[in-house]
Amino acid sequence: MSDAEQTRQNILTVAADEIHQHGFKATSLSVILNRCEISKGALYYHFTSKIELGYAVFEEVYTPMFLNVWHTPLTVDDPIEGLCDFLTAMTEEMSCSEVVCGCPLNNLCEEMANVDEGFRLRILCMQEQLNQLIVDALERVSGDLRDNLAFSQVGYFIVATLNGATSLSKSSRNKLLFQQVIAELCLYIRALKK
Amino acid sequence: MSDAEQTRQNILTVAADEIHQHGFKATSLSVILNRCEISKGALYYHFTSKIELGYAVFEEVYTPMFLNVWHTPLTVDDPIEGLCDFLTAMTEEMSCSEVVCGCPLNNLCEEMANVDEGFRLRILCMQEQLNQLIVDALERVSGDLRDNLAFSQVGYFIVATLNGATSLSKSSRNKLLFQQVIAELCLYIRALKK
DNA sequence: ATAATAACCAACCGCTCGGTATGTTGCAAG
DNA sequence: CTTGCAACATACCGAGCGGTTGGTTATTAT
Repeated sequence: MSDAEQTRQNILTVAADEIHQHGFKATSLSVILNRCEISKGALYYHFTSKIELGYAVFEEVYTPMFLNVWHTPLTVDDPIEGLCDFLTAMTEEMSCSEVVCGCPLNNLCEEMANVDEGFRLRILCMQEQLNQLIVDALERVSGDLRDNLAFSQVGYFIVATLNGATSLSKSSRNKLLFQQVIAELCLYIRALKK
Repeated sequence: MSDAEQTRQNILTVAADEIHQHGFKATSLSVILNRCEISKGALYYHFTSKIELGYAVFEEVYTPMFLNVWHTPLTVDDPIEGLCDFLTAMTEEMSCSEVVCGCPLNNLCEEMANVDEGFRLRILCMQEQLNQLIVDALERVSGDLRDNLAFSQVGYFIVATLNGATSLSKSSRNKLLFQQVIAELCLYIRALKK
C-alpha cells in the first residue's frame, strides 16, 4: 500500500472510531487530525468535506464489517440456531465500550437519517441488505418453519429488536437489560420453527 | 398562571419541540429565543443552563406525556388487546413528523445517555417506570397468560422493539417498515396468551 | 416616597467548528 | 538540471455556539 493510501486508510479507521464514540456531528476533525498526526491539508486532500468522509467511513468501514459479521451465522446449516448463538455470543463478548457506544449503524440512523439524505439512503440500503441476508436464510430452511410467516417482516422485526436492545444498554450502562431482550428475542426466533 | 410562569411554560413547550426535532445538542438556544420572542436574559432567568433546561423538558414535558400515553391502554380489562390496539393505532395515526423525528425518549437515549449522567439517569428511570406499567398489566392478567413468562423481560422486549421500529421508519421515511415490525410485535404479544 | 425585588433586554465574550488559501517538500519524468 | 505534480503543512476565516455582564422596567413592601 502506498503512503498516500496508508494515510487515507488511517484517517478512515480513526474517523470510524470517533464517529462510533461520539456520533457524526460531535466528531471533531481536529481530534481526527491529532490522532492521525496529520494536518488539515492532508485530510482535505483525501476527502472533499466532513460529510464525504462520513460517507466513506460508512461504505468502506461499517458496511463491509456488518455484512461480514452477519454473513457467518446466517449461512450455517441451521440459521435459526446460528442466529441465536450469534446473538447470545454478542451479549457475552460485548465490550464495555460497545455497551456505551451502541451499534454504529443504528447510531447513524438515529442521528443522521432525518437530517442528511446521503446518510439516509446509505443506511436504508444497508438495512435492506441485512434484511435480505436474514430472509435468504429463513427461506432456505422454510420447510422447518411455521407456515404463514412473513419472512421480510420477521427479518425487520429481529433487526429492530436488536437495535432497541442496544439502546437500552446505553441508558442502563450494563449488559443486563440487553441480555434479557436478547434472551426473549431468541425465544421468539426459536418459536419460528414448527 | 402568572406571566413569569407563562413564559417558563412557553420556553419548555418550544424547547421540547426543538429537542424532539433536532436533538438536544443540535438545538440552538437562539432558535428557542426567536420562537418565544424573548431575550437570552429571560431564558437564563428561568433556567441556569442549557442542560438544566433539557432536564426540565424531560421531567415536565416528556415524562408526564409518556406515562399518560401508556397508562390508558394498559389499564383496560384486557391489556394484551389494549396494547395491540394501542400499537396498531400508533402506526395509523403517526404523523409525518413523528415518522421522521422518532420517539423523544428514544432519541435522547441514543444521543445523550452515554455523554451526560443526568440525562442517562432520568432516561433509565423513565424506562423502568414504563416497564413497570407493562409488568403490572401482565401480572394482573397472568392467569390468562402462558406459564414461565418473565414479565420484566417481556416488558423490555416490547419497549426495545418499539424503539427499533421507530428507528427503521426514520431511514425509510415511511410507515411501512414500522407497520410491519408492529404487526409482528402484535403477533408476539398475542402469543403471550395461553 | 423610596427601596427592593422579580422579570426581563441588549450587547458582548471566548471558543470551537468546518472550510479555504497559500506555501512547502519529495520524487519522478523529460 | 528542471519542470511538474502528488502529498502534504500552516495559517487564517467567518459563523454559530453557550454563557455572562450590566442595565432597565414594573410591581410590591415598607
